[in-house]
Amino acid sequence: MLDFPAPSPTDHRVRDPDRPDPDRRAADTDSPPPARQARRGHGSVTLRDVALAAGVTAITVSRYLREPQVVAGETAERIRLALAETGYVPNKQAGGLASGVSNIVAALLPNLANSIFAETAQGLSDTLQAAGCELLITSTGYSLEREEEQVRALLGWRPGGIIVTGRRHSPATRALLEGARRAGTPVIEVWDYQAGPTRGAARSFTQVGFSHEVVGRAMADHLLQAGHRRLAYVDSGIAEDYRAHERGLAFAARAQEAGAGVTHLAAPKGDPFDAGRHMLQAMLDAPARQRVTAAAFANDHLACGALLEAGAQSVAVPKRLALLGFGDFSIARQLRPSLSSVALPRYEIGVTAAQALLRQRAGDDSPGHQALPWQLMARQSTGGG
Amino acid sequence: MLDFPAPSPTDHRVRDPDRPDPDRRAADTDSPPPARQARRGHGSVTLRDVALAAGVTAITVSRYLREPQVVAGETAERIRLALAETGYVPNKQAGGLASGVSNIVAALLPNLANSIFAETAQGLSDTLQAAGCELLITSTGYSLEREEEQVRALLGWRPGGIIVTGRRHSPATRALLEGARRAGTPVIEVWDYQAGPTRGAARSFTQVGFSHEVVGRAMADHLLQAGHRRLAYVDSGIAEDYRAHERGLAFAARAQEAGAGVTHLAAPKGDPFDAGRHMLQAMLDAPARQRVTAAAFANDHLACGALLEAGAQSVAVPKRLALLGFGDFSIARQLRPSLSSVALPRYEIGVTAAQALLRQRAGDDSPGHQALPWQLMARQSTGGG
DNA sequence: TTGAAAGCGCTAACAG
DNA sequence: CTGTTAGCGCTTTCAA
Repeated sequence: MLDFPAPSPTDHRVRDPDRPDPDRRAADTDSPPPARQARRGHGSVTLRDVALAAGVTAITVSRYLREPQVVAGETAERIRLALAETGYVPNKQAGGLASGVSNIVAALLPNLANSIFAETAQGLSDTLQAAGCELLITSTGYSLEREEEQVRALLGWRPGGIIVTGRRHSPATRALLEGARRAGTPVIEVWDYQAGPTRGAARSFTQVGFSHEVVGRAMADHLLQAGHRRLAYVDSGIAEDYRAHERGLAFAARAQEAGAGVTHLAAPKGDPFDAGRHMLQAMLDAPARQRVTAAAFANDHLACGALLEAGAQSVAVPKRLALLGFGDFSIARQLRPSLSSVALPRYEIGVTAAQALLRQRAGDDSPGHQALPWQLMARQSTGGG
Repeated sequence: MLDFPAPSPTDHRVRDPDRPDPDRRAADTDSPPPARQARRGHGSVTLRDVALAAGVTAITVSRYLREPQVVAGETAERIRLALAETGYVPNKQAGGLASGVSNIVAALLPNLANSIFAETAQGLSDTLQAAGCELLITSTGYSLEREEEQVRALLGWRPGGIIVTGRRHSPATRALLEGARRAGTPVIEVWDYQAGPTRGAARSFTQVGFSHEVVGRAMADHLLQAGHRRLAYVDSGIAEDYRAHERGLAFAARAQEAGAGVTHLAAPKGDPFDAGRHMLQAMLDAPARQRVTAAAFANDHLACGALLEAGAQSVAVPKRLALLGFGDFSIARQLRPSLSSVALPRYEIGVTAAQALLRQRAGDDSPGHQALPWQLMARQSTGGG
């Protein structure tokens, strides 16, 4: 970080000739003035510079910036001018250090490129920016170790709030987050909505999302209601995506409750469309007694791959095989047959989490958990629409 | 921002009983001790607390944290213990203020949800995180006014580098960025690679991207080489996306050079697949003498919409109408006919920009411009693959 | 309505 | 190898 000079058109820097001279200060004491090299500023325009140009002191400029109505009209006018003249940009590090308040919000998401989390990031960004907050964002790659490391680093900025993904964290992460929350920093968990990390435990932090267990069951229900008795759940290739696994487990549990057969498959890594194509092939190639009539997928890309491959191989969808996605990406309703899927509040999770955070920052200490609505979109690939 | 207590399991806060008492300090002078209320800390564990627990002074702990090899083995051991005991988390605001160096990198992108910029964000994040930097990200919504506002706000954090999108900025933004750069802060422009904002002008900041003019011409060339003489360019619905417009202008210029006819169309706002479908319809409905035989699109979503609508209406692609996208989203090669498109270094732009920034931060003051490779993927929709 | 003094938590500079 | 001193640029507290 280097400081920068005034960006004003005329670019005449206002330097303070009165800046206290450390040697002179030292002379106030009884000891002889040591010939120390004074530390100089980092070169940027400071409040003092503006104050000097306006003929007031720094604190008055500071006040004008924070509560303009307290400053007298004529003084305010001079400060306004000085501000423009010097091109002052307030140093937020100094401000945060002095006041103990920062407008930085830290967000940890598994991935920024994935359209699911990208839209959440957009929702966070839109809402926080409107409230004058800045977004410090990291991607954990679904790793709890990286999450821990990043939480630790981000806390160094003393953020005004923290947003993490999901309810599962390492013990150390949990301790750090709990410490932060005890000290009054809002902590929000997004993309999940369920009692604590272990079944039955209470919620630790504010949750904004939905229950993957409930969605998983609903996905099974949808296929069961269409009369299917031999189901498959195709999990994503990401081993650490516990939410996809939870949906799969709930899906299987519901199917078994209903006396239907369930196969659990795991998609290979790599391009998810290709993985979906591959999984369709695998289901077609399965021995007759393992053959399924309906498959649910961990995401729409996998499901679309399967749908396209089915088209290429003239496998009748949903007649021979019904397909159900998750995420309702915009491609889902464009294909023929159209893909049934679960529409998610991707963007809304970001907006709602940011709002909850801002509310808590403003002093509201209600838990603020929010179960957000999702919707199973029944389309042609499962015999609907 | 509120500070947080030690997150150590035992959570025994180490508070400094020796913390200098301001009243006692005042007593050193000749004036009578004023009964001022001392300002208290913000409640977090500080370097002093750790130092006290380790039986050293703050500066030694600070040194241990920054250059451990300078500290004696036995002292280091005690500090290590004290660090763990207190659960110290360094205050980066204080550190940045004191040292004038910050590991924050600010990035301004038009949009975080758009898969193009989302992947760039991921590239930035991956590379900067590996280098110990933090990413402060904002979305401008393609607005130069918002960009200006955000640059101003972000500079308040005295970032170690700034990444902006494109080479067009408001004059005030430009002045701010130039001030920052003069002071040694790297400024990188991504997603463009062209001489200055006005034709012929020199580049102002380091550019990492590609020339949209060259790509636009290449898109026209591809269609011309396939024998098309009546072309269309379908621009995006985003009025402020000057890069899409530049591609369109270059596309038209190249077509006209070759004596071919060109129509410029603008897609409506809203779902880009639907917009693409709508534009296909518009082209089919055009009067015979305006009928085109090939269309290039501002992005793959528009092109896919058109491709799917063509399929639905049994319009032969590429026989009756060739279609060419931009972006090479993964769906492009999945559809039948597969969509020709321009593959872009979406992720690489982020990685390369971050590397350039880190290099400049480390003192390399070469311009560091980087033209990144793109590739026209000739597939079935234009008679290839 | 404005100012003086002190301090936020840390690091640079120098001394030992 | 460790400590002392001063100061980064701002805000809080109190006084006028």
